[in-house]
Amino acid sequence: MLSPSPPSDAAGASKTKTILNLLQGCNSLKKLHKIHACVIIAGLQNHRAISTKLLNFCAVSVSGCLVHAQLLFRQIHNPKTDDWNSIIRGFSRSSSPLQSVFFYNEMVSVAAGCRPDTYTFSFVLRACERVPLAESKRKEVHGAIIRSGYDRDVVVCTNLIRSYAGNGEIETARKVFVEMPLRDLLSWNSMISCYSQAGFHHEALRTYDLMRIANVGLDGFTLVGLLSSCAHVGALNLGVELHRMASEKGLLKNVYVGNALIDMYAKCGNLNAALSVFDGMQKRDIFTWNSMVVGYGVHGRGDEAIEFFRQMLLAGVQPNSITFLGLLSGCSHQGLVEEGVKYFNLMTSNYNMEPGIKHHGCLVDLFGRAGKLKRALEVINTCRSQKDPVLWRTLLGSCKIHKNVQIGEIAMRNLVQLGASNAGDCVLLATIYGEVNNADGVATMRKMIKSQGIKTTPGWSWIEIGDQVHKFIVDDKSRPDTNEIYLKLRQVIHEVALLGYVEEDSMSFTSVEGFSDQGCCRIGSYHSEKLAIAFGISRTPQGTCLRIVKNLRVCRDCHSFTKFVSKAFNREIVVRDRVRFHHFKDGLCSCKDYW
DNA sequence: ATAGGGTTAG
Repeated sequence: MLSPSPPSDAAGASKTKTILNLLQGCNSLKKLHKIHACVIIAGLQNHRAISTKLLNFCAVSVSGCLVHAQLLFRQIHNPKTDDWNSIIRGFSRSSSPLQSVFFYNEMVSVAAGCRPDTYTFSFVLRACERVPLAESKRKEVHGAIIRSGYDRDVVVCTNLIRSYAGNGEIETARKVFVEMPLRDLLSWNSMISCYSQAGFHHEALRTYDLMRIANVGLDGFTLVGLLSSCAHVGALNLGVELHRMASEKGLLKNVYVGNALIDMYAKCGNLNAALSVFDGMQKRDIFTWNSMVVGYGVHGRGDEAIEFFRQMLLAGVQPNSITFLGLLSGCSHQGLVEEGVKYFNLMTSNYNMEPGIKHHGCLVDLFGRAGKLKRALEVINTCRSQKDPVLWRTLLGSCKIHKNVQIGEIAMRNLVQLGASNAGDCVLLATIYGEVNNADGVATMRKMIKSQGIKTTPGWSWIEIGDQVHKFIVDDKSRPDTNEIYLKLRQVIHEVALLGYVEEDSMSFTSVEGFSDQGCCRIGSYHSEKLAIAFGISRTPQGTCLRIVKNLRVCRDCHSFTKFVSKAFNREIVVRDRVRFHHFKDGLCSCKDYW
């Protein structure tokens, strides 16, 4: 099909030039409509450069319009790669990315005389990233990329990495990364942030080691991904090093970097450093404030979390649901019951926010921790998400703190009814029974555990020594220096025993084989944090603070052990468990034995 | 002419 040829006289050429200039300076849809009208009046709608430019503007510009773009596209006879790219790109970031994939399909199957280029692939990959269940399409596009030789293109590969990683195929993403012939700063950054976002924090940090060897430098994006991973694994030493580099490179005024630093310091247990970064920030956004509120909250410093909340409002920043989670957890850990209730109610009354399941969980915890178990029960019974096992489990935990058999049994019954009871719940209730010397109850729980089969979350702890993070599991024997660590641990136990530490045996009823969930132990077994502490003491100079991250809650025996160690060895020990921080010093813990 | 990247909770 032949398109009518554009006017070729001098007047026509001048009109064409004028319209192209107008398009160049076009910055709104309204102006675009005017220009489009001029194009039609001048009979230039089939002029190649003009129609391509018009289409591109409509499809890609912020003030464009995809419906309009689609109409323009359909008017183009025999569209070229540029035109396809515009329409594929436009839809790839729209609310209907699937359209983008459809246009790509059409392009490769029916379009004559033009082929996808590196841009086309980048756009369609972006679209695939946002279309659910697009795995096979992504694979197909990947195949086409390889066949056309564009698997050597650094941008296309970076898009592939993001597209795979964003849909859980982190291993394939890694493979693309490793096999691409050239990696620039952006590809390294993408790989690191993909790992970090997917929860592969050690891999993220390891990638940074390789990045240093590759000598590509780093920027704010690198730092943000790495700091987030440092925060998750508690790698404070590396975090401090990254802080130093940020300041050297003048990146501290970057609000993303500042926010990531605050979060890293707070999650590594160093609130003073978090505060000093906060104070030095020129610009603060919702992330900045939330990081402070949540940071103080999880450390059990509710009144300071509240103070940050007040300052945040004064600074004119609107709180969001995360802000309230921080406030509520702070109130809960500090026993500020009425304040907590006040902020919970404030969500709906002042901010028109519907409290989510997590907020209800905080409220249950707030009452339960404070011993107001009936009110906690009421919360669950009156909230719409009473089918959620997490709420009942929270209540059961509170019953353990307050040795309340009656409500503990109610919580357990509900967990069983929901088909959600697990070994950890049985241990919690068994502990309560054990503490009130109810042997029958303990026996029942033991039977239940046996009949259900035990599914436990294996416990692990991380400790950072120098620039390395070391991981330990229960009774870990996997390391080459295992003998040395166990020897040290026995020495440490001996020393703290002299100060009065007694290994807890009140939990002997949990001596079911394989039992380790929720920190309840087999007799003669060593929890991961004990191993990590012994390792830390043997590998760091006198007086160095030990920082440990644990995936489960600290058990009572380990909690008591750590208190004694902090005194006997004159060490500050910061343990971040699944729920909160414990700062051990001089034989005492910041949680006041209340967790 | 048109491309690829970031933080909080869970």
